[in-house]
Amino acid sequence: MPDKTRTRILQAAGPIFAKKGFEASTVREICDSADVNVASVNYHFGDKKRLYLETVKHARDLRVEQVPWPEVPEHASTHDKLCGFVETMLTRVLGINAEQWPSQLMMREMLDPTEDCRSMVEDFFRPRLNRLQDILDPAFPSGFEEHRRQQFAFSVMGQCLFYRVAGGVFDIVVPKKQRNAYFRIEQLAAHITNVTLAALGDTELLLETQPVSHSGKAS
Amino acid sequence: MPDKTRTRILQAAGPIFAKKGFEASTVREICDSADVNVASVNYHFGDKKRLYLETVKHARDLRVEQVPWPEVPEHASTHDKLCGFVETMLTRVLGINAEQWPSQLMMREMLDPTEDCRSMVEDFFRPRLNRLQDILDPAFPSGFEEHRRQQFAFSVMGQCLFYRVAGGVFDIVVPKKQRNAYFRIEQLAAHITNVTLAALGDTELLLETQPVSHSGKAS
DNA sequence: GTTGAATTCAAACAACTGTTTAATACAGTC
DNA sequence: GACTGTATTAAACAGTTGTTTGAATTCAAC
Repeated sequence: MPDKTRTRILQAAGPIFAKKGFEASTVREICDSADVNVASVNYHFGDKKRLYLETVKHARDLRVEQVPWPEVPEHASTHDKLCGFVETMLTRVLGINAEQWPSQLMMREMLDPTEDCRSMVEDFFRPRLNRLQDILDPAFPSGFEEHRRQQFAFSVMGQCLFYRVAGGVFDIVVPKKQRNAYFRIEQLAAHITNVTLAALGDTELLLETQPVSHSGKAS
Repeated sequence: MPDKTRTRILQAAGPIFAKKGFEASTVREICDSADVNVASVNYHFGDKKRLYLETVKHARDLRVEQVPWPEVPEHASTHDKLCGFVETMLTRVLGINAEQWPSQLMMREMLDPTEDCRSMVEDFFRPRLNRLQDILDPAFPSGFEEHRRQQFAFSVMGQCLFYRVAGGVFDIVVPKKQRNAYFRIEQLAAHITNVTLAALGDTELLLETQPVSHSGKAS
């Protein structure tokens, strides 16, 4: 183990950066938590910024390996595929069966991306989005416009992300007892899946929904 | 005008806190931007924390007065009411026709609430949620369970919030030209409204969607 | 114009920030 | 043993942080 302290720092930095953000976290706090000398950060990572970057990378890698995609047969129904996707998404986002700092950190980056992390955030989300698009594809009427497909994908994502983004409000608005009874991941996944597919089922509605541009005027 | 500098500080603090968060913003930066002395913050607000609190309050007040609810007649259709709600919500969240720092700041507070702001965040969101519930109410089948109603409200909220939360990713994934053409607020509002109401129209689906509890086991 | 309180200001404060330094410890090789 | 490159350490670095000070200024009321 050539760099035990390096990984110790990385592991300590994760939760701290996730909880307090880049600026509010101090290298001393991280080093204390990792039980290493203050200078170690600069020795092993160059500077704080580069440590942060490595931590984000680490978070990205962790999240996918901790909660892999479900194994649904290729020929499964769109409903089952979508439900599996949403369930995985929710699990990752809410960090069940795994530490929740990775998704916390990525969410932070998503809200206001660090300049050097933009590409990382992109290749963090793009695959998910593509996978979702592939799942939804057979459910769209033929000739369905590209941007309408994207809107549906964003709707699914939005519904999933809500429970982390508004987690603070959510916890207040719906009391713990109800949360455990009615807002478990499988239940939310079923709800989101049904909302989405029900909307897609109503094809005739789909084809006339988009309002014509008001020619940009706000009047 | 007894405290011109006080309001100057408040106005300068808004965008800065919104953009960089509490810790990353410095009182010197704020005072420079407001063109006042460094000591002014402590004189007028006591300390940085209290300035931050006042700023969040200010943001909350600004956002509702800048983008008021639309005037839809009491007897309008659920569709029209919901569409108006979503449109207002999106406008506020994306900060069109108004500075976008207030919603940015509130969103930041939502993601990880400052201890002293929790109640503020709550009475910032609760009215919106109630209004949404009232709009959706007539669309629910009678006897529809409370938590199912909440799930639908959260679905609407989630879809609205997405475009701010994932704004960074969104901007990358869908190029500007397409955004201006196909992702304008009226269009997104129509989409979200239709997705939600389509799902609610399919009553028979509604009543059997909720999976039975696995008795809490994760197996 | 004088008084007296409210406000502004430059300067300083101690505490903390990320980073550097130079000395030390520890392996493995000759 | 001495030599080598890597890794760790305590101490110090210069710069910034939020906050305080005490004198200067403003300004309305008399």
